[in-house]
Amino acid sequence: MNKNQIADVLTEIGMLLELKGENPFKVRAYQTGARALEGIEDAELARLVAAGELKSVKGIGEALAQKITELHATGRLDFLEKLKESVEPGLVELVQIPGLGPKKIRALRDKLGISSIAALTEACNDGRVAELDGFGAKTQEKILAGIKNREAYGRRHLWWDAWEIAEPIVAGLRRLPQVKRAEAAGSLRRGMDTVGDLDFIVAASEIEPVVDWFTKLPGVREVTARGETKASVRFESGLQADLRIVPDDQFVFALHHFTGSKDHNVQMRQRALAQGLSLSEWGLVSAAGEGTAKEKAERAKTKPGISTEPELFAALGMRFVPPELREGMGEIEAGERGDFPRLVELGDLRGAFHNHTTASDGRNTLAEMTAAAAALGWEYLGIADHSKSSFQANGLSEERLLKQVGEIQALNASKRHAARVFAGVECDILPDGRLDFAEEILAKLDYVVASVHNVFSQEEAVMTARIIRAVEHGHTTMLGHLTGRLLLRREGYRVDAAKVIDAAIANGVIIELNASPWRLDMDWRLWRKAAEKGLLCSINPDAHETAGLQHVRAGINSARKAGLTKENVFNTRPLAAVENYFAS
DNA sequence: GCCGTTTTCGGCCCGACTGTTTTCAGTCG
Repeated sequence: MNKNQIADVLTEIGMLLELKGENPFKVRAYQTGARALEGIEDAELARLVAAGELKSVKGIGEALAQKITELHATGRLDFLEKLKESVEPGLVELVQIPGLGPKKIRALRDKLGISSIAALTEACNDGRVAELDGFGAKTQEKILAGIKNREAYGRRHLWWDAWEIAEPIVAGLRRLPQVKRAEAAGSLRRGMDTVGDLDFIVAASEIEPVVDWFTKLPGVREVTARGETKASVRFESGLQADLRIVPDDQFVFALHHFTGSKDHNVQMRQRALAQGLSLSEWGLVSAAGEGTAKEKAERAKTKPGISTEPELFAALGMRFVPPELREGMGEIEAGERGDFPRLVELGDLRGAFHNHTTASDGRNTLAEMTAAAAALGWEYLGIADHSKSSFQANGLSEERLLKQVGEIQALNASKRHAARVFAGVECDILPDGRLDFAEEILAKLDYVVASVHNVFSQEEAVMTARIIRAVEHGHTTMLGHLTGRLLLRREGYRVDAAKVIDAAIANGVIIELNASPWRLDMDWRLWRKAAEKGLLCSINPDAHETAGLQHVRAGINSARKAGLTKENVFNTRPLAAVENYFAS
């Protein structure tokens, strides 16, 4: 196991001990142990383990050193297995309900014998929860609302999670000898921020072997359907996936149909009808004559010469509409005029800002993050660790921030990595709109990301004024996550986005498109108009570990859905241009 | 469970908010 995987295990142990009501300081020891581990590099960890010197790391003592050594060597830990057995699995689920922490969960467990969401729902409905000491009617209501939200949200999945499952499946399908073409369709292909289920469209010469392969994928919990041309499975994560197998000459129509969106398809069919044609998942045929679209398509054996999506759109007198734009929000008209700009692509990015290191709450060191950025072929990497008020995230004091600036300068001077590092900060916007650091500190940085991290419950007008004040601060380079939302988990704080966008443009401040798969904030629906007005975007991964840098891919999806071009996105600029921008 | 120019026990990280209370515990970031 590597250091981050081991740190995950220690964190899990901490959580389980907390649920058991263990000494809170013991719980914390596991959390600090995890943090300490993240602060060293993998090669160093291997050396310390081999030399038996783990205890020399502050925060790691006898007990943790032994556990880390076992995990490093074998990838498993007896202690954890036994601990898991001693905690009812249902309790772990309860932690995910907002408002429920270890103490309340233990009270529910000890006094009402509740150890599952089902039992908790029942107890809330009976009013038994409100009668407990320390609980009340409002708590009970909040718990019920939390459970409901969880159910509603539970039907969808983050784009990133769905993509990580779908990507190897598409690759695997393409490798099968019977498969001619394979694509993932649906909201995944459209790059939506959340995805309901997966749709795979396959053109294949034979059906059985493909369905067999699909239904036996690792992680499949159950096969929910298995027919002549279609199979459905549900994965362990709850994600459902449909496989549709069609003859090769129908592939493009099926792909287009199942990519959607529904609104896009309705408009496309209307457009076809206006030209005397009928478009369906089966083909594009003359609208005249008897029978269903499928029957007509079979009779006509599909319009010849259409085997790709660009050809399909061309047959309707349009330019190819990129999947991300197919939301029925004006792309049909735009495709008709043929005036699509070239949308920004992953390969256009030359670096990224807003990344964390072990100096605050990141899990990889400055050197590791820089090496990872260079490995991605990036020209530069912006470091923006938390500021002092974000105590929970180990925010940097003035001294620690300036020390980091020195380390960054030294790293750049050493030319150890191909990527140039910019010294920044993710500076808290205080409740009154002031920034967390004084001007003379901020002046020593290359750039400043200003973000809200506390007092989320302010009235919209107060929050809007607070953020605008930060935007008007002379040292603010860009605004972090505009609404603070966490997809499928939490609504953002209330803020008048239009006013903030206008203020950002007026003050020459960039707004970030936070590319963390949980955030994708500011939302793509707001970006289109904002960019037209002249707002500059930075696609920021908000990476807390080296792997997190890759999240820019999710940000690119949102940027493309918004119709953004390379010119709209700051971090497509070459190094020299970025240096100039920060210098001016 | 960790740590110690407090050395083998007694401390160990902040601040706001909420809902429960009548002075505070639990949760969250």
